Amino acid sequence: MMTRSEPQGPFPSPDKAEPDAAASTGLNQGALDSILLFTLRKTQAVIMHDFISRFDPLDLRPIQLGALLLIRSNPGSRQSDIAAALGIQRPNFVTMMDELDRRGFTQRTTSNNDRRSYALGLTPQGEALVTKALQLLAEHETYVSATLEPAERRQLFVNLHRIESGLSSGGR
Amino acid sequence: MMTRSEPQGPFPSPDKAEPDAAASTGLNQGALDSILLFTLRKTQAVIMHDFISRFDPLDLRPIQLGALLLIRSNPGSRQSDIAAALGIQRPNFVTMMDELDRRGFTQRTTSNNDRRSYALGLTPQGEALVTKALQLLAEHETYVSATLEPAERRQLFVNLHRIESGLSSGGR
DNA sequence: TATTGTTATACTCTATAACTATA
DNA sequence: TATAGTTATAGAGTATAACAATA
Repeated sequence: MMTRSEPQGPFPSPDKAEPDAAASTGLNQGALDSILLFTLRKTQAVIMHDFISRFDPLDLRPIQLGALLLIRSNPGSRQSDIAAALGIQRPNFVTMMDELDRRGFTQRTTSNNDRRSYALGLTPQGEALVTKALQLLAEHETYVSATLEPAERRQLFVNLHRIESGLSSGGR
Repeated sequence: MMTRSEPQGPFPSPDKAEPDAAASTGLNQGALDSILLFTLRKTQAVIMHDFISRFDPLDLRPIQLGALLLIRSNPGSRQSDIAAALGIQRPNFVTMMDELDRRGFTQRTTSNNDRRSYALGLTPQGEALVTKALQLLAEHETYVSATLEPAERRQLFVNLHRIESGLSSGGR
């Protein structure tokens, strides 16, 4: 095994001039595919595409499912905390919560301790939706990782999380 | 070595309830970090942040550098081809080319074969900019991969490219 | 007919300032 | 004074339809 045409790039030399002739356009894309940001971007795009079409029946976008899962794992959290964990701005999360509320998946209970904030939670309908979503999600994850061995997939997560925690802690 | 608290997720079971208590918010983010799309999203965000700040002196956004690198590797290409390789729509690439042209980095030569299309190329100033950019890019790539061994970084690229080519070919 | 570049446009995503009510 | 939620708004990014020139 381990016999593919894998672009790898020496390391800090993101350049190449071989007639890679990849893609459908007949273009040499080699200039980009040893750059991490662009590789992540393209990979994310194809994964997103599968996600969107797979969750279309539930009318759930990725970020919405993210919110529901975080609320379920952290009942009673405040909007600010969920927004921060999702990596979006608080004002933008308000709109999202408005919709999730309107559709009956979440509820904002006024907190007793701090009456400025809400304690977020899932409604029974929200729980039911997440149950369905988790099934779709499992199928999605299996599908997008189909070309990876389980150990390779685990290694991928380890490497991605390592990059992320390495950069978000030490601020250059 | 290999002793970290690495979230890995069994596989198609992206669920967990341990008191992970990660991040600065004290929130259990475990619900998301075994989902590939969200992990890619967060990793991409921190890498993008470094990229943006590092290329600020050149006033170059990632997609613009991507265009310059593709044009350099594929001189004479048409706008449609570069746009497709970048994964953006042709109409949106027109605006981008307008700016790169205006700033003197690229030129659109009317093609002889097909007078509908342009043959794209870098100007000397464009070449000079790319030369500077490649230095910054090398520093950027080294910085964001600092937590990875060279072999781990290569493996990361292999896995990402494998996912992407696996999904973009077989259309579910 | 089909394709290249283009314009116009709309929709989403993202980011910031400023307000209110609480603390 | 500071913080949680909110409103308004502006800027990217992204997507589609339709047109003129050319094939």
